[in-house]
Amino acid sequence: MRTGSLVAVIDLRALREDPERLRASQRARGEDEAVVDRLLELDERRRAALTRFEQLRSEQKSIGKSVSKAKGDEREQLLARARDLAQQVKESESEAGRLQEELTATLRTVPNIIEEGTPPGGEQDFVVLEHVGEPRTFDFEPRDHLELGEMLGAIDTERGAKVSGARFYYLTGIGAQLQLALLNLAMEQAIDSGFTAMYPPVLVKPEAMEGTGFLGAHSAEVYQLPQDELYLVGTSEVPLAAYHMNEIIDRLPRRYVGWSSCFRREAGSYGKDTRGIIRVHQFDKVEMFSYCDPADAHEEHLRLLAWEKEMLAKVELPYRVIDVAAGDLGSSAARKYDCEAWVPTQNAYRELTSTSNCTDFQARRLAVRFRDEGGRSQPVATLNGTLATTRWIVAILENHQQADGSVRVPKALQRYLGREVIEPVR
RNA sequence: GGUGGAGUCGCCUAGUGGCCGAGGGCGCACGCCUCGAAAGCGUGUGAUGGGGCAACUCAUCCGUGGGUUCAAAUCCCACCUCCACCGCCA
Repeated sequence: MRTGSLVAVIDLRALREDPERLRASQRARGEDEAVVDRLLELDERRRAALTRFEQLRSEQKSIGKSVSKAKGDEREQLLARARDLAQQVKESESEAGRLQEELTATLRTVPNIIEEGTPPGGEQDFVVLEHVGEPRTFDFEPRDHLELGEMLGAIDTERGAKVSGARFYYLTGIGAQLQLALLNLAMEQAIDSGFTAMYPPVLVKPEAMEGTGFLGAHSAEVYQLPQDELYLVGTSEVPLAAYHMNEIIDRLPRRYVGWSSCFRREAGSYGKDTRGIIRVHQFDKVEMFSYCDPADAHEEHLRLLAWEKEMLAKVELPYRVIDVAAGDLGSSAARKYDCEAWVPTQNAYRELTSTSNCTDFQARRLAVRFRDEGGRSQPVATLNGTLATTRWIVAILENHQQADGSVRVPKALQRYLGREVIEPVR
């Protein structure tokens, strides 16, 4: 039995010292508060069982040593005692193991403790931090992204559905080029900011999925390949976080920028955003991912947000930044900022980027550590900031459209597309 | 997909049931020596959890998970990964 590594999932020592912190976090998220008491009780019972096991095991070892030296009657007596002890060791071991499992299972249901200052409440309770740019006023009736995409020969959802089903699409011609341009622009910006470029696997093992917190409440969102015990990732956050799984990192921070396809089942979103490519099963994403000292995590989070804002400025979109409320965070995030761009035909702001501070939540599950000044290994903090190209294409087409259906290309993208305007093909 | 080989404390390696509480070498750290360095010599050298102000101490970890046994790095079973060859194939 592994008595050590099993329960590092949350900081139990901190929980024992200050259970109120978790209780307050659960309250702000609208989650179960009583789980705190169950955890404390289970932890205590587990510790007692573990102590008993360790004592018995210690005795068993010392008897075992005598057995090998003893002869005749003495040996027989020792063997009898050893047999008895072996039975007890087995029992106490399975008892400790059982409690360990129960504790781990309970811990898995508990989301990360929110950062101080996170607005309490649910999806509607976000706080707007700032507005950047003005939503444009049109002197003509703006077309939505799908109509534009079809006029420009950029998006083909009909054939996407023919070949793969609902919520699938083709990016065609200039649409595919626009996607590549966005990916390149984002990758280049991140690389220039010191990130290491990564092309990660998108099929991962259960422990990678589990460790990043995607097999909890939202496991229905995940495509599974049971024959091979693999999962398709919904974000490259998963392989980037698991990259340093079971490692002690020698220097921090580590910054990676990954480009990958992402896959989501979109279970439970029937009827939501069915038109166009706002909500789809497969899309490409650039993901910034940082491993850092937990003491620097808040600063790093603001840096990721700043990099996302820089990208938004480059494509010349009006947007707002929101501080996502506790109940809408997802299990691994302690705090999350979204940048939402104005989508004219929806008369609404829609998420284009999202950055989360996961503190040590993922690092504990994945055993990613660093050495603190005292030389002790501690879990790192992980943060991510993400940019999905489909949403960006929607916002760019709609915001930069002109009366004749053509679309102005933002300056930063012109060198990739080789033109200043995308003209309709029909 | 098939056959064979291998996985031991950063790296290499010893280890075929109790003397393994894992030995040796390299590397690394510290000390001695030196004007300084190299060489040489000596000491130390992982992870996780628990107990102690502390020196220290207890348990767990030899790819992973089971099993046999009073006792497993060592025996048995399954799996994973890597290497080699064969087959098939974008």
